[in-house]
Amino acid sequence: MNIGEASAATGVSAKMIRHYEQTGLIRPALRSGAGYRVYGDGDVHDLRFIRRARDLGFSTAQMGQLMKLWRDRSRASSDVKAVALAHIVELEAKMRALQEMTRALRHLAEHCHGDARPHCPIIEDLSAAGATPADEGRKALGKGFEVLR
Amino acid sequence: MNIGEASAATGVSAKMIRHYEQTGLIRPALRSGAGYRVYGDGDVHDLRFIRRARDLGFSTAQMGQLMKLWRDRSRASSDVKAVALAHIVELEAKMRALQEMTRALRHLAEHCHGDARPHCPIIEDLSAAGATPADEGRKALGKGFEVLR
DNA sequence: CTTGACCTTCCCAGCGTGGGAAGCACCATA
DNA sequence: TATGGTGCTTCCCACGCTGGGAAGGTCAAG
Repeated sequence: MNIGEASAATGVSAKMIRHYEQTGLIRPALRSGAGYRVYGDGDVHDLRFIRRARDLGFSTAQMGQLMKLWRDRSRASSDVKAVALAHIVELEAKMRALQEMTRALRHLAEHCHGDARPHCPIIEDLSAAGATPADEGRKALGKGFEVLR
Repeated sequence: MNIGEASAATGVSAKMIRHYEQTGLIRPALRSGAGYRVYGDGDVHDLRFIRRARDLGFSTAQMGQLMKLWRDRSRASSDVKAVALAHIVELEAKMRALQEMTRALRHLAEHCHGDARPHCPIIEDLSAAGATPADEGRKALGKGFEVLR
């Protein structure tokens, strides 16, 4: 199987497959005589695993952990659960941050007439903000949020 | 006012202030004889505006729009509201995506014993994923999510 | 054999933010 | 006044994830 076929079969772009290989998340693929990467069923399985984990918002680092646990047949399910729970905690923190932002924004929008006149509480709130607002949300959305692209 | 003082007064790091200047979000600061950036009340106001908008999760592009509207005293409040509402829609899409991820993950975690044995539905789900799962979440979390760092 | 689709590697971009180096400017205290 | 510490300047690099694109080799079908 070519990288293109593997990509089509797993939903992971060829670009990303090469990237994952280069960063060590997956083993280097076998090569054909011409240097083409060759994938087998096992590799496709790995890529689907990655794809699914990515869909669940895991970071590459977390995917690495999960892959390792996956391959380790003597793993303790508590180890896997720990990774998952840690991730849930992260996701929840991000959601809370987003919720707070939405809440604030919706509140402002509700009080904005949205007509042709210039008066607008949204702009006013932004420009009249206190000295150093706590930055509640954004900091909770720490590293690993990019993953969700 | 120095860049350091402006930073302390607004909660925007000196690094980011230079960055915003370089990328055109704010006007180039005046310079002292020695080449130091010099900030006045107006600049501080601008930076606080940015800071606040950033806290609300606006992207730099959106902040640019808002700054423009802010400066335009003849703006229509509907324009501002449009930007805000568009952003709310984005935030909500992202929240939904995160919620879906959390839901799925929590479901899996609930069924994992979390003991010393290797059997674990989380790992099994990841490895048994269908051919090309719809990638519901992640794609909704499109561009502009990084902003939320 | 030509053509088009596919593969290879390599570099560059973006988002927002921070780290750090090298070198100059400034201020307070000894 | 000399000196040190702090703060400023510019410039480059990194993260995480993803895509774009160039230059060149390969393969299968017409």
